Formats: sequence, C-alpha cells, structure tokens
Amino acid sequence: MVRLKDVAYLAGYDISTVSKVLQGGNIHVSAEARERITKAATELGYRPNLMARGLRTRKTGAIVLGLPRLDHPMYPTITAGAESAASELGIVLFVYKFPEDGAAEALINLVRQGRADGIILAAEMANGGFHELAKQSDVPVVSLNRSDDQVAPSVVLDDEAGFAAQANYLADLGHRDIAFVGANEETRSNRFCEQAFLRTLAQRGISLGNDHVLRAEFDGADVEDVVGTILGLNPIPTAVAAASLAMAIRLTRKFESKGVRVPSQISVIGYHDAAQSEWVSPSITTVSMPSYQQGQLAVRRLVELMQGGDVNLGETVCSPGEIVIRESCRSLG
Amino acid sequence: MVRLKDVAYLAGYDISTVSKVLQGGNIHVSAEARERITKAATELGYRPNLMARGLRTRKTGAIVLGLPRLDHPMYPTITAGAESAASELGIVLFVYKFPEDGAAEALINLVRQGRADGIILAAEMANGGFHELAKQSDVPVVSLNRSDDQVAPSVVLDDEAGFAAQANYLADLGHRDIAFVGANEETRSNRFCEQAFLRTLAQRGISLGNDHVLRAEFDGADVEDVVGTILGLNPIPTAVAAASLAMAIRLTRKFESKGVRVPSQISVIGYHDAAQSEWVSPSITTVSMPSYQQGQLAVRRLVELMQGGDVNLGETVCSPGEIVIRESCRSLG
DNA sequence: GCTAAAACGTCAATCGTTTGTTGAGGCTCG
DNA sequence: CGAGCCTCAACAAACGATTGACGTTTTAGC
Repeated sequence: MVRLKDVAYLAGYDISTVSKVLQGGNIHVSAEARERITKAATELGYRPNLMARGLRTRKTGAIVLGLPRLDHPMYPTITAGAESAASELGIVLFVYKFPEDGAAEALINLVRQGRADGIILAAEMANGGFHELAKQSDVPVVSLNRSDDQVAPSVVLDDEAGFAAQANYLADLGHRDIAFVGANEETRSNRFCEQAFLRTLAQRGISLGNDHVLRAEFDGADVEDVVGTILGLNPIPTAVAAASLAMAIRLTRKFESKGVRVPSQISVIGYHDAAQSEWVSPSITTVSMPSYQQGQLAVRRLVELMQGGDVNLGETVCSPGEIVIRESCRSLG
Repeated sequence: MVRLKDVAYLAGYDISTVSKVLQGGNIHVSAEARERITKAATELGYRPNLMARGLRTRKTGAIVLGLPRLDHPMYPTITAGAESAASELGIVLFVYKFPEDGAAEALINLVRQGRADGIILAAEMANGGFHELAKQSDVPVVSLNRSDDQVAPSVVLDDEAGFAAQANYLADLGHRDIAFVGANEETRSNRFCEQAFLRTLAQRGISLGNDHVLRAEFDGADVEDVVGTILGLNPIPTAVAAASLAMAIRLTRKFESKGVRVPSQISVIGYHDAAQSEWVSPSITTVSMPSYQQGQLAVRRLVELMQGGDVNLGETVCSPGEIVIRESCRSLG
C-alpha cells in the first residue's frame, strides 16, 4: 500500500506538502514541488486512505440509498439517476438493503459510525422512530415520496399531475365509465393519488361510484379478486386505471384470459413505466414518471443539506410525468 | 459523538481497558470493570468509530456486491441472499452499481481506499483488466457465474443441470421438435448452456437442426425476429426453450398475438424465475435457479477468502435448479 | 513467610491523513 | 541598508481506535 509518506520520500518533500499539493488547493507551493510531487504520486499509484482522511475530516465521501427491498420496478431507475448525480459530484453511492427489524438503527449507524455522510431513504419507515433518531444524531436524510408529513426534506414525484394525466387521458379517449384500482396500503400518499384521480375526473364531469374505486396489492397479487369485482359491475366499465404497472399488466392478462379483450372491450392504463410494459401484448399504455430525475434530485438535495446545513423541510417536486401511449387503451367513438 | 475516551472517563478506567472489554475478548479484566464499562457504554450509547478502528486494524467490516446495472431480474434475489449471509456474519453488504467506464478501477479502489474489505462481482468484466488489478492490489474477489476461466474464486449456478432439466422436461412431455433460443453474447458460459441443452436432448435421442438453435438478446429485445424465424420453420416446432425468463415471456406474448396459442399450439419454457412469471397468462413454466443461495454462498466464500487467505481458484456450485410447472407447456399425446 | 505466577490495568506507539503554526530565506520598498 | 512581507516548506498536533509491553497488585504453592 502506498502512503503519503512514500510519495513524500520519493519526491523529497514533507508529507504535509504532498498532502496539500494533492488536494489541489492553491496554497503556496513552488511549481517544481508541485510537479515532482504529482509525478511521484502517479508513479507510485498513490490512492489516499479514506479511513485516515475521514478520521481527520469527519467525511467519508459516500452516501447511502436505503431500500427496503430491491425488487420494486422503479428502484433501478431511481438508483441509476442517483448514481449519475453522485458520480458527477465525485461521491460514491452505495445501495443498502436495510433489514426488516432494527432498520432505523442500522441505517443511522451507517452514518454515525462513519461509513457514509448521509442517507436517502426510499420507504415510509413510519415505525422505529427513524426520523427522531436521525435528528438526534444529526444525520442528514432526504426521503423519497414521503409527502405525508414534513419530517425530513424530501423529493417527491408529482403524483397529483401524474394521476391527473392518467384520468385526463382516459377522459380524452371518451371513457366515462371507469374503474380505479389504487394501492391497498393506508398511506396518505396513496389516498392522495386516489383523490387526484377522482378530482380530475370530477372536473371533467365524470363521477365514479364507490364500487368503482378499488384497493389492491401494489404488486397485483390479488388481481383475481379485482378482475372479479370489475367484471361484476353492471355495466362493465370501459376502462380501468391502475396505480401501478404490475397491476396494469396483470389486469390485462387476467381480462384476456377471461375472454375480455384489451383494449377492444376494456382499456387498461398503468402508472409508472419499465421494460415490462413492452414484454406483453397488448403492450401497456402507462404514465411514465421521472424516477431517474428523482434519484438525481435526491442526491443533490442531500449534498446541499450536508454542506449548507439549512435543514429546510420541504418537498422538491419532480417534473410531471407523461403518458406513454402503447396498445392497451382505445378511443371510444 | 461518544468516544472511547468518554466511556473510559465515566467508567473510571483507561481507554485501552474499555477497548478490550468492548471487544468481548476474554482478557484479564475484573468482573466489576467489565460491568461498569459496559454499563457506561450503553448509557452513553457508544458506537465505535469505524474509520478509526479500520485505520488501525485495516478492516472495514463491509463488503461490496458490484453490479453493472440493477434491472436484471435475478439481482434482487441474489442480493437478498447475500444480505442475509452478511448480516449473519455481522458484516455490512453494500450494493454498488459500477460505472461503465473505469469500472475496474472504481471497484478495486473501493477496497484499496478502505471502503470495503472485498468484492463480489456479478458480471463478466472481461475488459479493463479487472482481475489482474485485483490480484496485483491483493483485493479479495469472488465472481458470480464466471465459469469460463479460473481467474478468481467463483460461485456458479449449476447451469449444466439446469439446462438438462429444461431439456428433459420438454422431452418428458413428449416434445421432439424443439427450438432453443440462447443468449446472443459470445461468452463461454452461454455456449456452455447451449451445449448442455443439446447434449441432454441428444441423450434422449433427439437432435436439433442448426436452424432450430437461435441466439438472441437476453432481454428479448429482438423477440420479433425470433418468432418470425421459429414460425418460418417447417414444421413449426412444438416447443421452444428460452435461456432467460424475459425471452420466454415475450415469446409467449408474441406467439399469442400472432394467433399461435400457448401452450396448445406451442409450448414455451423459460430459464430463471421471478415474480413476472405469474404476471402473464398463460403463466410461465420455467427453471428456477437458486439465486438466493448463490448470494449466500458468495458472501461466505468471500469471507473465507478474506480470513483464510488460501486463494483457491475454483467453483462453488449451487444446488441444482428445479422446474416450476405453470401453464406454458403442455404434454403431447 | 517467601517466591513465582497469575490477574488486572495503564502506557504509549501506531494506523494515514489534514491543517494550523512556525520559521528560514529572498525580495521590495522606503 | 534594514524592516517588513511573501513564498515556500517543514513541524507537529490532532482524529479515535487497537494492542503489545509493562508494571502493579493479588493469589497460590510449598
């Protein structure tokens, strides 16, 4: 392992001088020293020991994206965005799948113990007193999609606009008898999405009966029931809007396997976009949300937070999403 | 921040004693000291500073799972397995999506600079001289599914058995006219899979013409061409085996959208399993490989490597996979 | 009761950086 | 010509932990 000391010896200077030169600051060092030192450093392949540096500076140069699991279809995109922003800023981004129990402790300790400088949290994390712990330990945190309460700075998708777009698209196609399949989990964010969808339809003069507003598993595990309920409606709606992509795909398949053709008999639209939209036929029309941007913004916000320190609780809202028109919706009339 | 010093002060002992007690070793310390020290430590909420510790011990207690991207359907499972093994061993697992350029450097530096103790690499990484660099910098590496050359210890799926199972399953169902859609990429591992499949069929007295062995994108991007080719065969095969799950799903959808029913007219079987198998109907019969176990074994192997130091290049082979019977294959006769 | 050994804890060096302070030499300017 | 200012580089003190060496005290053995 090459140490500062080795570079100093080879270049013939003191290690403190070497350190200063390698930091690139504009301190008073002769051109000759600068040159000999950088030459020696590259020659030896010097790489600073980040534990030593961190011990001194109390910085690690790393941040963590904490996820509860990795199989959510949007996480890869968020991560890719975060990664790009992080490497632009010269810091490394680690993804950490936190354990189910003791998640709060585990995450906070990452920073307290000097493995990272800050955390981006992509989960609700209601339990475990995470945010109190973070505040108390002075750990910088940015949360994703946590619009319910202002407990930490957050970066949120514009779900209001997203679900409005979804509703408007169906209305534009002439649908008036529509079912909505929202998410089961009782979070404010989920209820908010539902409301945004319904409000937009209402503005277009379309109102949905309570039996047209369903709630189901995010991953579509209970698609069978949902399809049963929808096909039990009289008349059968002409369109179904789902709050996830998985649900939209599974609805489409399930309808078809029951002999209800998509989109000729019923239109289906999803929310969020991923490669899987194209895996099936009809391919899925859906609302593509800027998850990549969300990842980027989260990193930038976190870095600001770590530098400036102005803990401004408040949301950064991403660009609105956009409808990706594929094959699963048809125009009436 | 609570330091060893603070605990020592509160307990009334020297920091070295505190250090020794907190390590839990059975060194000579009175019961009283032990008690007062642990009490003081918990009271203050002491958490060791890992940078200071690491500086001294040259260990970080973290390992990295390096991935080229996160959207591969098997990565979540591998990661979950790795995570479970890591937390059992009391070490932290970070997932790191390495950049396209300079991947080798970026990964190796993670260890050289003291961010982690070792690397699990889930990619071929042929370019960039990764393994030479690793050897030269003495960085412990375990690779996944790298069966082509013995350049690092590796943990591999038993693809020979997996593809044999796939072939046998189709043969058992009575299929004799079969097409195989392998992976495009020219890696030894891909060719090996192809061979395993063909060899098994041959053992059952079934031989495939060259025009029945296709190669395509792993993610099924060129499914259109593949389906065209297959439907152009005369006679049309009764079954298609795909080397990925994405391809199997997309083949199924594409066949159906062209009016060829699965499985009544043609059977489709995939390789690997994930939630998406159930998203579609017919749901996909496929070979489920033990990716979770692979993640676990990789971590354990890496830890052995870091401790024992016997750099035993060689493969650890996971359990054989198993056929998950769903709806996309039918029995002939 | 004396010696040897074991038990208990402290000292101090060390890991590799960063960074404020110090000081030697050269230059400018009055 | 000397005071003062720059420039350049070295010195040295941290950062927080680990760990072997060492020095006490206590215990045990005969």
